Parts: sequence; structure tokens; C-alpha cells
Amino acid sequence: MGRAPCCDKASVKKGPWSPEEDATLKKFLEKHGTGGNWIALPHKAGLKRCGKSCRLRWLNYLRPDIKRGGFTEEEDMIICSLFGSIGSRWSVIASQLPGRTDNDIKNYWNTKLKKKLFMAGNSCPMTATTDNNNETTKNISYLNLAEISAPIPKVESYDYGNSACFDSSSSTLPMQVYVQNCDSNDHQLSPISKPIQVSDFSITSSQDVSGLSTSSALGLENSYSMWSGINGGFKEEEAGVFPHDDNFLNGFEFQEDTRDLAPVFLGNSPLGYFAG
DNA sequence: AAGGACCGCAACCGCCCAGAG
DNA sequence: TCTCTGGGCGGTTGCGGTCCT
Repeated sequence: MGRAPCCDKASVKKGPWSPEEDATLKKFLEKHGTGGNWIALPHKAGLKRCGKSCRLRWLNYLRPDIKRGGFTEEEDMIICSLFGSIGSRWSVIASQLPGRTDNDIKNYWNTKLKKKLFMAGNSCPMTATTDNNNETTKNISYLNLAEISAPIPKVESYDYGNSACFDSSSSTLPMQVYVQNCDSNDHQLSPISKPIQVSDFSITSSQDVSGLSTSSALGLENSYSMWSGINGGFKEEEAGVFPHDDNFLNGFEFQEDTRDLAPVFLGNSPLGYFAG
């Protein structure tokens, strides 16, 4: 059965909104609100517009709390971090940036931020997080911060289910990794000495990984494993060492061996593990 | 100065989901 | 339980402005 159109397309106006239409819509909404029905709203307000168009115009442009102007570095970081963990769920990302709309962020990502990350010196800043309570990291040098550069080269699309977010034909991973020695007082970060190669990793789909037991998942001596996926089948209770994965949606998880595992975070989202 | 290329953004399209009946 | 409807969302398009040759 076909879906009934939300409005009579022949009789509604399309295209850019005039200042008069903006004023009419704004005045109506300020006085009456949406009334819980966007479809009926344009008729009530005397507008020859589709209800969805009115909703979009209000949410993306007329709302009083809309923030205008360029995005700050902090906002860049939040967008980048959230994109890395949840992908293109713009409304969720927008909810973390007061005054920004999903449309704004989507446009900004597609036109500027994505390119910015590809450019020279591209990096996606992340916060450092320490898991000092984890016994596996006690008295060892361990990683607690990773910095990804250009996490999206040559990737056709983000398929959260089973694709890795780098070009597997390339020989090096699109990321830099820093280590922190927990015994030192200055907590200086320094780049990991060993260059990490794509060939160091075996890539597994989340479906494949979901079937692994803790012991088998952690038992890959002298090789890295890496996978991604929404709720990637890698839970705290399964892995035993994952600190808190409530926000884990699309991070990478990788490890070198069973010893000295430490979490790596992308923003607040666990990104993976590296051995110290 | 003119015209083409490029860029950014507003707006539309169509699908999905949840809730009501 | 099923169907219908509106809201919400992500992807895409098209237009206007700016830049470049």
C-alpha cells in the first residue's frame, strides 16, 4: 500500500522562504506553538507550505536559540569524536552542541571538517583517559590516549556492521599512537616507538568477533586484531578489561597480546587497546 | 570585466519508526 | 495484531555567492 503524501504537493509553495513567510510562521509558533501537529500547522497559520517544510524552517533557522557563525575548535573536536564513535547520526551529535542543528553539523562535516581532517597535519583530537584501577595496567607503561589522523581515507562508506575505517590497501594505519608512562610524574605523552602497520592487524567483522570468548579474543599472541561495529559484540563482561562501554558504538578495538592491555579512547568512547 | 568552476548552505525527498486507533 | 499517520532523520539537490582564470 502506498503512503499518503503529507500534503498536497500541487498546492504548496516550494523553494526559499520569504521574510513574510518567516514572520508568519514565527509569529504563529510563538503564539500557539506547534499544537503537536506540524501537518495542520501551515493551514492554521495561513501558509501555503508543507508541514514538514515549516518544521524544518523553524528547527533549522527560525528557532530563537540557533547559534550562528563558525564552529569552534572545541565543537570540531566534539563532532569529530562523536562521528568516530557513532557515525553520521547528526541529530545525536547536534544534541551535544547547544544551538547547533543537525543540518548545520551535517553541512559543516560534509563541506569543511571532513576535508580538514584529510589535509596535512590532519588529526582528530581526543581526550586522554586513564584507567588507573585496571590491574592489568599497573606498574607498566601503557597507552591511554590515541590520536587518529584522517580516519576516513578512501573508505567508501561507514558500514558500522563490519568495515574497518581505513584503507586496507595502505601499508600504514591512519593514526598516531601516544604512550604515557604511568610511573612518571609529568605524564608526558610521547609517540609510540613502533610504527604500526596495517599488516599487523587482522580485521574481523563484528559478527565474527561476537562469537569469540574472552580467552580466544585475547589470545592472539604477537598480532593485532581489529574490528568495528555498533555494539561490536565486544562487551565488558566478555572482555573482562573493557572499562565502561556504555558509549561504545563504533570504536576500534585492538590488542597486541594478552598482557598489559590499556584502553584507548576516542573522546569519551573506548577506541581500543594497546599493549605497553 | 566576463564567464566558468567551486563552495556553502538552505531546502527538499523519501525512508523509517513509534504511537494511535 | 494490523493499518494509518505524523514526526524525525539522513542523504541529496539546487541555488546563490565567491573565487579563479
